[in-house]
Amino acid sequence: METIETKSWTSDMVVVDLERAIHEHRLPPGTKLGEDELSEAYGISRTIVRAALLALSHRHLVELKRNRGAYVAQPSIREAREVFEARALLEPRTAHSAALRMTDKNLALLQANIRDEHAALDAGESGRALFLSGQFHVEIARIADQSTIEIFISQLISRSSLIIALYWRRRAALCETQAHHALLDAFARKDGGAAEQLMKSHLLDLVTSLDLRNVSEPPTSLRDALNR
Amino acid sequence: METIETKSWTSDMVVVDLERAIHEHRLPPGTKLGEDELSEAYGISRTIVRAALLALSHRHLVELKRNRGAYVAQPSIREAREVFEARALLEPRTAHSAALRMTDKNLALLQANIRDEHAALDAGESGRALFLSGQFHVEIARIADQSTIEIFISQLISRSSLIIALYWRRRAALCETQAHHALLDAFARKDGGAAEQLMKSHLLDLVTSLDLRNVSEPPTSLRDALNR
DNA sequence: CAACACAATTTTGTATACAATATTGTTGAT
DNA sequence: ATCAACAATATTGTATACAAAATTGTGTTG
Repeated sequence: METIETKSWTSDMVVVDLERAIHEHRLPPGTKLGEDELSEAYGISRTIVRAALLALSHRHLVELKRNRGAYVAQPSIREAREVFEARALLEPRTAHSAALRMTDKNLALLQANIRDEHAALDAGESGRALFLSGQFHVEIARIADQSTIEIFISQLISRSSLIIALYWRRRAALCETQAHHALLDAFARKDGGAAEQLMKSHLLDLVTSLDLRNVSEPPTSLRDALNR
Repeated sequence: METIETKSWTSDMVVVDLERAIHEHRLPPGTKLGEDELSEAYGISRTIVRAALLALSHRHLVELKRNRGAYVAQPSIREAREVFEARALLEPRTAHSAALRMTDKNLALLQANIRDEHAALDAGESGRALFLSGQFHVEIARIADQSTIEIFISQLISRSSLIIALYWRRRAALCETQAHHALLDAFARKDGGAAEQLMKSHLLDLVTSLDLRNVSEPPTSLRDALNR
């Protein structure tokens, strides 16, 4: 990390910055986020860092261990299943609403997103591609004009990124954009039912591309998994 | 508020305490939560109070205005609609799952909840009754064994309490327990479909008992609604 | 007396100092 | 050499001091 002195970072800005770094797998699950380290990196006091870490813990992206520090969260298999069950409840119907409200401008936004994701993949920036892939889902909630649900979905998407980091099986990344293309078509036709159905199976596809068998919980973080 | 010196309050404890006070309408929407005031009331430093207020703001129960302080949130009509739309997506299917997993022990828990709510109503403790009524919904999510969804629902329930404080129309409080009784029956029969349907109409009932007409946004908080 | 400017006060925002706790390192006895 | 006890170090938890901002109060001027 590098110190950027040009502007002073607010707590919210740090949250966004860290959330994106986590989402793009630049900060893998289990990474320790020391307060001094961060405060020096951003050129701010620990007070602000602390507020940011607290916010991230409320979004389940960071785990705070009392007197032990903050770590990038490592969702359990259990939690992974729950996250996708929640997405299954929220996203299909939200996609339905979005389809009915779709405008040319919003359609163009989604198209641009897919284009950028392709570009990122071609440039080898897989982290950025993953982030954009998630943004596609958030954008749909925004188009559905449901900010409360949008916030929930945004949280679930970020957590999904951690889940992917831990449990991804397939290497085929294009299945993603394929599904997004199909959704785009349904949106273009303002076909709510189709969008809902496509989103449902897209999410199902995602889960099945994960390795969520109960065996072999990855003890990524050293002693933590052994001692207690 | 009174200072309690017997034990030192942690941030989490303060969050729970304030959340419950808000949920029970002891702290109505718009109430200013001054940091000094709270730190003195709980006998802790502003640092802890600040962390608690930050947590509550992330749950949308408290609104933080920069350099102006913390206030118990006043959900807009727009936000109120969104909250119940989110509940409509989450709760019916969750009730379905809960019904299928229902055990005698859990059934007894729900029964006790309804009983306590009745008792609270008879004792004139309408705030406590409202809290218990919300807990009924949270308990269902817990029984469904979906902690992620449970957290979402718990948030939405708390916010619903604020919405009720602002927009409640009917005075009939027993419609509530009536619906809960019906749900209990479905749970006892492990009838998922019925539970899902009952929850759906229960939520619809709740919304229609609110006054969410766009006219007359209540300018409860003085100058705030006028100046900016 | 109304309106404005400016001072005083209050309240929040941030940094830092210190305390508490956990971790690591060292010494010494067996 | 192994282990335990204890010291040293590092990191987080909390309180407080100070800075910044907003609010309130006061007085001057027209």
